[in-house]
Amino acid sequence: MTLNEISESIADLWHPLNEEQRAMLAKEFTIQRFKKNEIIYCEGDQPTHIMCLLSGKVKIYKDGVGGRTQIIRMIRPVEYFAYRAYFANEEYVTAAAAFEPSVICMFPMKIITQLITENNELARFFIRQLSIDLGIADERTVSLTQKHIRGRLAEALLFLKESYGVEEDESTLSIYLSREDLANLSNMTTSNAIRTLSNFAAEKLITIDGRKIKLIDEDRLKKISKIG
Amino acid sequence: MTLNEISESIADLWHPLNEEQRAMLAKEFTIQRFKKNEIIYCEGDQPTHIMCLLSGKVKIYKDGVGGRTQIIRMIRPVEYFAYRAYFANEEYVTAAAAFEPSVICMFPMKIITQLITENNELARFFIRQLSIDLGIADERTVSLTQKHIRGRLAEALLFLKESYGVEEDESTLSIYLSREDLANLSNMTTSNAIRTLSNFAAEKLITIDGRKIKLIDEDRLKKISKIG
DNA sequence: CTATAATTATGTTTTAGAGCACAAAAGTAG
DNA sequence: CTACTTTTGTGCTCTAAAACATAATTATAG
Repeated sequence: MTLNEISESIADLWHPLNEEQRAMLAKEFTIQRFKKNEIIYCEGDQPTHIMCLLSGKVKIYKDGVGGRTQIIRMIRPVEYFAYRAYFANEEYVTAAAAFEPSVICMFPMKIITQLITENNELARFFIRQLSIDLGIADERTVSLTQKHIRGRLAEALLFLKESYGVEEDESTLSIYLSREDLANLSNMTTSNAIRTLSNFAAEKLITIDGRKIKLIDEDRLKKISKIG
Repeated sequence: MTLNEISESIADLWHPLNEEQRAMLAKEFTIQRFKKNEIIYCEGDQPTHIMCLLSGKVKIYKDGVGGRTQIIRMIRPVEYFAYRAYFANEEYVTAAAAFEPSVICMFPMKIITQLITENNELARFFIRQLSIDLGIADERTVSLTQKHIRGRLAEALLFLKESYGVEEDESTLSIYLSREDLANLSNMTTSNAIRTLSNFAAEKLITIDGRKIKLIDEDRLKKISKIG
């Protein structure tokens, strides 16, 4: 795979650049494949590359006290990630792992920072992206701390539809998560995720078939998410 | 007050600029004073200005479900705030209010974005700042959701010392918060903040005299914060 | 100075959600 | 196919923290 072949995919990064800058980037990228559940980077690692998810699904998470894990955000194609720590001059404070087989394009942050210095549009791309993510983080903090279990799970289900879409039937979530991941996403224990999911099914808000989740009554889910 | 007189204070913004750019900024700034507890901006407002806290103390907060409020972050002199939403092309998702009488310098975001386009160092300042804040937000999400009350309160107390420092005695926190604000900062009810604070005092970790809080055994507070 | 409101303090009750135990089902490996 | 591990499902118990009640204290306003 050449960078030209994927230039459509990495448009946010690629588009602002001039010929010379593109050539520079083209020399330095690598493509890496990750298996299901494979770890991409760990908390404490030194960041060196910005990553662009070309295909697959990736979770950014953080292990907290008492063995509990919180999924901080999720990445879909074609999104950039893993660059924050480098910009902040820190080690990674989160870890990343692939939910499913994923293909990731990596560019050395050294090159990226150089390109940012030369290219203002690129700088503005990162300012915008970081600003959006910070807003999401702020919203999420309040949701996770204040909403009740049902509200948090409803929010997570709606978020998954929003982020990864649905299958041809227009209602089955395209992402198949374990109950544990669903719990880690919505800040609850696995048993509560299982229980609440069953309740939702009993209330005909969703149907469940193993890891396949179909959203039936989205309006009511939205209401549950909203009132917390 | 002229912008030249405060140029030391607003160094992060001021320093990267050339003469022409400084002149441009100098024409457009305003200074505003806020009383104790006065609201600076509200959730849903349209952002128009970046703000720089010259003196005082400011809280960024968010009202969630059921009348509960979460303090998202706190601003000390000389920090910039209120710019994220503009960069993300959103309305404010948070609100801001002054803890104590505060002086704030405001620059139109229109000018700032123009300066960013012209001046790469300024762009990099915002990239760095947003990256740092996003990291803090990620850490905070996990602390607030996973740590127990004691851990969260200990963390908040240590954070207040870190951020606003102590008085001449080297141990009294320089910021005097109501129990309610302390609760909103550490995601608990006011009565639990009061109770836990009393417990800490009984355990000789701190002493309390009204709103004056003295950290006595910081090591143990750190341990409590760490283990959650 | 007095009246009223807001804040702080403490005790008691209630409950949401964690924790644990165990069984059934579904994957996975040999 | 069989053995073993992981995941899912359900019931029960327990506890951290919210919710409520009521004083006592401290601000604030008139």
